[in-house]
Amino acid sequence: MDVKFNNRDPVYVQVIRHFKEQIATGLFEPGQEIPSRRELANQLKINPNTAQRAYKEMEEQGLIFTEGNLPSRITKDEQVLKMVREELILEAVDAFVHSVRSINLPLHEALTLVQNTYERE
Amino acid sequence: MDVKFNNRDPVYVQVIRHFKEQIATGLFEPGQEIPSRRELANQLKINPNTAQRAYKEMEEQGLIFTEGNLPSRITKDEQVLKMVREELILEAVDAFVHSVRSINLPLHEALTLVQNTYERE
DNA sequence: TATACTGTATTAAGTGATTAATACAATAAA
DNA sequence: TTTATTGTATTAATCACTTAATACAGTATA
Repeated sequence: MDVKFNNRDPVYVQVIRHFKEQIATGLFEPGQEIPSRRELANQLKINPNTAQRAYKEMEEQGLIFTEGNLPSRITKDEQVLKMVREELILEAVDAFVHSVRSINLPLHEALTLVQNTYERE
Repeated sequence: MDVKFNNRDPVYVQVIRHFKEQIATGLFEPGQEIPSRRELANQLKINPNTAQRAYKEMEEQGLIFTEGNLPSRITKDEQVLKMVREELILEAVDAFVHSVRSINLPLHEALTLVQNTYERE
């Protein structure tokens, strides 16, 4: 568990983003335990309340669930896990296409640039 | 002059972004007059100080210049104008490639999705 | 000349989001 | 039965951004 933070977005948003990327990549098993709020806060050097904020939102979104005072877990609903990946993809593509349009960058140039950038390193 | 604001980013940042997109698209002549702070504020329904904040940063970045108390103008340095476009392109491509990598999306899938999304509408 | 524009600067207040401090109840384990 | 760890809730403090209220000097225009 390691996240590099930027200063633009709220920390709790970046934490959620990180979990979603892990889910989208299939690094979490359905039902898998995740670190406690305090443990995550320690690992990432953030405030426990910030971790709680992130987990609370993830729970509201159905990404994780909590039974009693047991450690929270990744949802067992594989449909939800699948949707996370598709949402991230959709967001990335939409944002890129929007940018490309806003500056009148021809499609083939955009595609070429993506390809070249992707391939180097 | 028409900007649709989101609630995530500071207004003055979005104003700068808008001007950069105009420049990148070639909608501004080098040396062209731009609206006064007060006029822009009226058009966009924002506070004059917010407009001033945006212009001040653009001036610091060399995008616009001001002589005496005359209306500010787009820089005459065409090299700078060219760089604006390239920076926006670079940012967009980098962000997209980064997203694609973070979720292990195969390159050809990414390219196909961009193409399809671009073509519809 | 007077009026209405420019740009610029200072200071203060307000607002919402974010983070922080702290406490409490429940459960598991030593 | 303690002790430590869990999740949760409440309240306070902090911070960036925005807005606001003015003021001043220079310039164009009526």
